[in-house]
Amino acid sequence: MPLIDHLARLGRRALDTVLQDFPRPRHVVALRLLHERGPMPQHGLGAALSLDPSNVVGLLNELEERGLVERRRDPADRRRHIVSLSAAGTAELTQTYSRLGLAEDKLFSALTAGERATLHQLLVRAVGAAIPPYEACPSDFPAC
Amino acid sequence: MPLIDHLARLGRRALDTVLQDFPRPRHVVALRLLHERGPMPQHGLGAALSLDPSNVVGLLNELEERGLVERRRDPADRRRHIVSLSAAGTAELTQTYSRLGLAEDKLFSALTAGERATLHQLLVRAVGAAIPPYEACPSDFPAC
DNA sequence: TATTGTTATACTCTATAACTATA
DNA sequence: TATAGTTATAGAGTATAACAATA
Repeated sequence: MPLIDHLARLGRRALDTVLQDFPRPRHVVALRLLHERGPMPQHGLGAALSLDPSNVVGLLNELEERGLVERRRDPADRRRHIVSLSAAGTAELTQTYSRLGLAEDKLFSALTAGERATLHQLLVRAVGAAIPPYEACPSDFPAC
Repeated sequence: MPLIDHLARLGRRALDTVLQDFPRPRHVVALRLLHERGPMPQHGLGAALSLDPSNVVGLLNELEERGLVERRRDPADRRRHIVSLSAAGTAELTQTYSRLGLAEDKLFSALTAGERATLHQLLVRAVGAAIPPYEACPSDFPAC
């Protein structure tokens, strides 16, 4: 666990050399999650990111300003905002990932392509299971 | 890379439920590095942790107050502080790791024991290679 | 009364710049 | 002049508490 913390720090520092002011790493993390899991309410996003609801607001503001995500009131529960990735958000995500390639190559220079694939797969499964299950998905957003 | 960032965040939150005010995750990361690499000057530690030298000062102060690390002037270059793990530091590290066990089990609940071992090994190699090589080790600290 | 999202605020973590001492 | 460590300070990131709207 300290190992992951350490590697994440090294990775973020490497990202700073590739990414400018936007997107920040947390933006990419959020976009990636929305891309993998589909639309979800804000509190679901916060739980999945282990991010305080008050911080989710600012994070989504920054993404929504740029048209990368959309917030819509859930008609079934008008307290909720359903957050979904826009087409521009998907494009931004893929473009960012392509830029990330260089930094990732340096960070994982010790691993073969096959080992990186194994690592990636293990991480996907770990994250997927560590994220709290999300229920109570509104009927018109089956992708949740 | 966003995946690692995400997992690291989940891990830190999980750690907060296990660790009290001390040690913080970065303390554990630093102790682990010193344990694996042996004594090194502060700037080497900062480079390996991708941490600014000014932050290294405070981090080491907190560790030194508790007797977990020692700072000694390098006789070969009196500007340098050689940082080494104390016996208490090693004990603290192992004790902390044992406490981490519970949180780690939850975080990696989706992985088998063998998969966790594979993941750990891949992470160790990735971190080891991503850390800048450290040269100019003083002769009386061969463990560098 | 409980929950979702929001705002305001404080606290932690990290980065930048200037300083001291050694080289 | 350059480097190692330190200090002071500012900025980014995150958490806590109180509030409005809805259930």
